[in-house]
Amino acid sequence: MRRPTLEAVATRAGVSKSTVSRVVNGEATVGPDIRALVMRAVNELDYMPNPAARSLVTQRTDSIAVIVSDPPAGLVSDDPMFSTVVRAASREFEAAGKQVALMLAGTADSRLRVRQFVAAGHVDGVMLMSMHGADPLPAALAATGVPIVSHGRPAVSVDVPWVDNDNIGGAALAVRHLLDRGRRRIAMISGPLDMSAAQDRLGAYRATLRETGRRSIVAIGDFTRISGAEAMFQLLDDDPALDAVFAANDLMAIGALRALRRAGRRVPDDVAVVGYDDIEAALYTDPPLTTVRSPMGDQAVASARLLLGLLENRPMSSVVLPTELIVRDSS
Amino acid sequence: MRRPTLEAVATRAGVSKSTVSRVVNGEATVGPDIRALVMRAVNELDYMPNPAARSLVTQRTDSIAVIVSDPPAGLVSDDPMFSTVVRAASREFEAAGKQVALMLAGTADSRLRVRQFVAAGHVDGVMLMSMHGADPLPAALAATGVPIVSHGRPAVSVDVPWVDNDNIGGAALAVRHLLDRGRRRIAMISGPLDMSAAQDRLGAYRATLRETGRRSIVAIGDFTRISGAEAMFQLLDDDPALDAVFAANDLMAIGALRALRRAGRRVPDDVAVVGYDDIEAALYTDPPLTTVRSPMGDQAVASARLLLGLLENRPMSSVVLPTELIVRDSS
DNA sequence: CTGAAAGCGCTTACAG
DNA sequence: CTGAAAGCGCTTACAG
Repeated sequence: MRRPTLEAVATRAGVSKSTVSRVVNGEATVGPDIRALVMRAVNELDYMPNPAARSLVTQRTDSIAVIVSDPPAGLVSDDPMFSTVVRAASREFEAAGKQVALMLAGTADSRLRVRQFVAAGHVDGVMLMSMHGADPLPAALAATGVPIVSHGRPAVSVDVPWVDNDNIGGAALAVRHLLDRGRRRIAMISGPLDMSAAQDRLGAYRATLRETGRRSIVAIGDFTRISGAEAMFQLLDDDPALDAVFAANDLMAIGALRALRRAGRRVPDDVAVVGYDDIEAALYTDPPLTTVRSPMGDQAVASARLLLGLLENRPMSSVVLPTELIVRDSS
Repeated sequence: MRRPTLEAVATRAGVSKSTVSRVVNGEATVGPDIRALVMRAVNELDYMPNPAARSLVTQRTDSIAVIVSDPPAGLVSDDPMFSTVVRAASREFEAAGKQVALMLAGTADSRLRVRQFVAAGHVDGVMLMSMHGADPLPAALAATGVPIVSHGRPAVSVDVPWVDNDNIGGAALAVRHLLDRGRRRIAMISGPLDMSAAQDRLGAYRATLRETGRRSIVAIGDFTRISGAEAMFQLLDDDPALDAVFAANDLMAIGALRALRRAGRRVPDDVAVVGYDDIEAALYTDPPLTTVRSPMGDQAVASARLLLGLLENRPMSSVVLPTELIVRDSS
């Protein structure tokens, strides 16, 4: 019932454990006839190396942690971005023979657990997702000495390389598009200001309006649909004459569309709406949503490659990926 | 630079390794003064047990695999269900001290990798998600002897306990609701027929219509938005006079809403629409979507508990959770 | 090219 | 209640 060991294979093949180990690990220094003998024994016994025993001596685990800073309410993991990123990164890591352990770290408790897990040497590297400014995790993890990358630039300066899309350029694209369409009173629904993506998108919105001498009108959401709807109601209160709104992500834009419908405003006739991310749902809103396409999958792949490079001691630096405006009927 | 070992702690505390091990593992048989001594050394050195070494002797890994049968196109992981389930299950497992390794197994290659991973003893148990009928993975994994549960009843009979919602009851609720509203020609957009949820929902639709002497009108999708839109166009072709459609999930219902809009049909005036799942997006469609609420989070929690029970050798059996109709403006 | 031996860092009977 | 010793299943210098 117990699984076969190296020793069993060695006995069966009539060779030493060393030789079996070499064959199993693909070392070239084994004679072809002996190798064949060993392979046969391996197949007959359906042998697979015990990963714990291997890790114990190699000091590697061949697995990496993807850590998602997800509050208990599930703000992050309800975002379609979450699946896209986890999926793309998993593929990349698995192609490199690394197993992915997904960990959620939204509470103080789970942060502690995650830190312990990493510090105990469970994984060879860490990919961080959606880190808020106040989050102590990046620093705590960096202190363990394990290689780390962040998917998205961390809000506070901490010495981990990151990959992000061009939030500033993307937001500027959105606002200029609305100006080009002749919109005069362009409001923004911002994301939470302790996240760098939200900061950058808001900053670019403000800068672009300032260039043309226009005033900013801002409400803050938390990247969820419901917060987008609430922010939209507030903006309509603040400035009933607004004729456009730029939401810092598509989920909030979807919430805004609903709020505008409830308030009896037509989109785009009365109010133009632009989102950010280009999630699939943006194609299915009524009307379909104009949005900034952020290359989420590419960003995840780049993050994964960054970490894989770090694991091989290659010199690696942060990456910014370009964005693109997708014009649909909402603007 | 190397992390401290049991031995280092023992030396520092002036006791044996056995004693340190006992303290670290919370055994009660250690004198209070000695325990204090050890604890101090542990803290001073920031000691954490090496998990590989521990696993090697205990034959446990304290981690479990969540395996998602996700085709390369990402059908499953783009579904909001995916995040909800992964998140809820992760919480449950982590509360029990189990680490979660998320694995995607959509291709033959990745299925092989997953099987090897499990067979090699990387994990103590497996939770399967969204298994299609032809998928050889459940049987292959069952053969490894590792405890398995399936989130969702497997389409082919394989001896693993599962947790599912009451697909038959839920679908019947939806169809009866449409009948009660006076709808006469009720079409259905089914999910892929190699999945049990799709089979059951379609079966219940047919049975309920048959009871009242009505004909079925069915098109098949794959649970994605786009397939829902395509199926809706086909249904309109097949029966231009249809006055209601029941989609086997909300994503396809959202696609159907879009197709109906394109075809110039008003919802619910011309065609009533009902979905299944009650994902958050169902609240944000125009009009908001009537749907069957399936307790996805509860189902994930129940699946996790089922597996945890199995790991403790408790006798466990499959579970069916009740559903509920949520009536909104689309019907 | 192959093997005997040491050692990775733990846990756990077995003594006392 | 505490310790010495064996052993979990591998890899890897070191010899030959």
